[in-house]
Amino acid sequence: MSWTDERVETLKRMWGEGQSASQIAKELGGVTRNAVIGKVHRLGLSNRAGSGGNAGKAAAKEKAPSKPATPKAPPKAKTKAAPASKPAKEEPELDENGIPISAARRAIIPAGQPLPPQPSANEISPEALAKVNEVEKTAKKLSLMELTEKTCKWPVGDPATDDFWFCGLPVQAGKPYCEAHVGVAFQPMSARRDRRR
DNA sequence: CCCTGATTCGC
DNA sequence: GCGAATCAGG
Repeated sequence: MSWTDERVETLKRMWGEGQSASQIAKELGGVTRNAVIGKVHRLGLSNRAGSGGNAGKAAAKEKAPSKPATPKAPPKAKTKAAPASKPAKEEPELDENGIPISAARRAIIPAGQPLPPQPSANEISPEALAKVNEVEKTAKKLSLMELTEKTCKWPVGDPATDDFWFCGLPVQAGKPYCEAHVGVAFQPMSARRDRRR
């Protein structure tokens, strides 16, 4: 497999969406996550936050025996001839006042005591909610006893009814929830600042 | 042990 | 340019 224009495009899109390298590799097929990461770096879009120029932790660490200098110069200057076609995002994109949110509402407002971090009174970013909605469709729907240390423990539905289950998707390193639920569980305080202005 | 991304270096 | 091996870490 080679990095065709289309594959690179998919790579960029998914990486931009915050997908992990392994997920992207799986999606593309024929490549390993290493290949994806390597490509990502070569494309010059290693850091997703892009703050200042350092690539975070690993970059700061230096353990190489003989590595005098590591000049970095990714001056990519690719002028695209595509003015209007940009947003290739055909996601449902749920509005904060949309209809499909009801499902998420149920999810974040369990009713027992083993509740997860109750988002309480604050509002969750529409993006995060949309993500949760999508996740619920692909959730493993595990029972309490099926949960392990690497299954998302986000409860969905009413514990008092049959329609209750735990997400069960792969947890994000360390956290008790999957990517999507971590998103609604741990909202950066800066992120939940006023919306709509 | 599962996973994550980062870096190195032979190809 | 590519990506396996390796590293560093959650």
